Amino acid sequence: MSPRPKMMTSMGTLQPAILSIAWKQIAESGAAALSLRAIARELGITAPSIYNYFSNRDALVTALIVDGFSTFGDALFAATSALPEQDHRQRFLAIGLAYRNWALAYPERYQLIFGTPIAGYTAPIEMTMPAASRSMVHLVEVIALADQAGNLRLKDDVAQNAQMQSLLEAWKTSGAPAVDAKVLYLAITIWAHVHGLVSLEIGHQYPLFVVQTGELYQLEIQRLISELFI
Amino acid sequence: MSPRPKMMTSMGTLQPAILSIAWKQIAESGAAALSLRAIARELGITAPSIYNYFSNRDALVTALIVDGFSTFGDALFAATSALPEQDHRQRFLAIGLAYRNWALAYPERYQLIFGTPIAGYTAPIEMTMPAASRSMVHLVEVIALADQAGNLRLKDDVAQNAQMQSLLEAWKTSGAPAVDAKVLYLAITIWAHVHGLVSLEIGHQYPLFVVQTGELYQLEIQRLISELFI
DNA sequence: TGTACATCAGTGAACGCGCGTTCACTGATGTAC
DNA sequence: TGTACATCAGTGAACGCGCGTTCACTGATGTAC
Repeated sequence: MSPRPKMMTSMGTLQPAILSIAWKQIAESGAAALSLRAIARELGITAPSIYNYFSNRDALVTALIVDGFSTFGDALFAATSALPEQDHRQRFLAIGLAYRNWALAYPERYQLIFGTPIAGYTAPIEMTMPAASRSMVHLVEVIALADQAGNLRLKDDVAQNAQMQSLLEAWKTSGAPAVDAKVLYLAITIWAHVHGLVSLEIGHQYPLFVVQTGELYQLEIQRLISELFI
Repeated sequence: MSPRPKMMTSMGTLQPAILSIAWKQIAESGAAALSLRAIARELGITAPSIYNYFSNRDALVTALIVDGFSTFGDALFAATSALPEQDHRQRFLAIGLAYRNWALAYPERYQLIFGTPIAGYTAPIEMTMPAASRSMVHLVEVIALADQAGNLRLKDDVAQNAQMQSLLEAWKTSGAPAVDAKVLYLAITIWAHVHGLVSLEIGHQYPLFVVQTGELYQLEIQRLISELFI
């Protein structure tokens, strides 16, 4: 019961190195090909040694997912941190562009956290959910602030729908900060919209003649803004 | 040079059976786990026998992708075939709902053709492009018809953008039927929007509190319709 | 109608490969006295 | 300061596995004459 004093080892842990090489190999060969032996090889250690840091392959994948969500959330927060709180349009635009920029910079991470799940692996939601929520919470915040300032163009027919009410109930009981139902609804559908644009682009699934993907995206975000804000 | 008479074998070919078991196994274990040996096992033949029908694993994957696109395209066409050509809203709604229904009915096919690509495999576009184009062409047609009938709500600022002009040029040179630039733009962005909603749903990536996904989707399609049509 | 032949789908053995995971171990490092 | 001991990250051999692909083959079927 009494806590024993911890051993301090002067050698650094290999855990960050394992994660970083894992990201590198995922970028090269895709998430499904992730291999403990390949990571160990590139790290210059033997494969069983990895078991000192992760109890098995799934635990490594989970750590990668949490890491991915967390980096992604950081990028979205960073995008708005320097912007005035009252400029809702600019903050929304910044988040939108940061979303795509991050996905283009780290397509393999984006696909690991938002793409087709790895076969035979299911993420333990109690581990991934908190990190996953962060980015959504940020978008919700920006929209909620705009709503409080009276800057949102509201669609009453949508706001009074039964679906919206149940959304709101579920959100409240999940312990998240109180927010208007339409804000939640907007956040989710905007997120899905943006995810569609981005995932088609990084999956190279746009029709071949769509070449200026960056401008297409920016145009769509601008369109979202003029629909959304007064 | 002179064509030799073809041998007629009374035995049917195993090719459809191979594809159908492949789909079944992809549904169970994911596309990345697709294995010639596992297919042969379930079919009750030996693995090398599959090489009589597909020159290697990649050829089978390509055939699956083409098959997937083709079934998907069929479903979209079927959804509107019985609807009056003039009822653009109804036709649009039907395509939208059919899109999600197909994806929910065959999530593994949807993920194979639109999801994260299989590691180490790149589809030969000369084989997959024609099938992939069909569904897009159908959506373009519905929007183009509505446009010709003067039923589209136009955003002139969007229609005159430089991006739109280059889109149009590329589309024309690809040999597709002539169509207005804004029709193309709308088709692509609507597709991306819908893809985002659907892929989040079948990937189980909606936040936990989104429960009535069907109603959420229908609401979004309705919202698209009222934005799009006069 | 009967026989010799060509076709070709499916067989079974074998290949080399990389994988996750286990196990007993070693050897450097820090700790207790 | 010196010695005996505990810790524990990393080792190396081994396991059983399923995979894609090759190869020479066999045996049923249809064809030519």
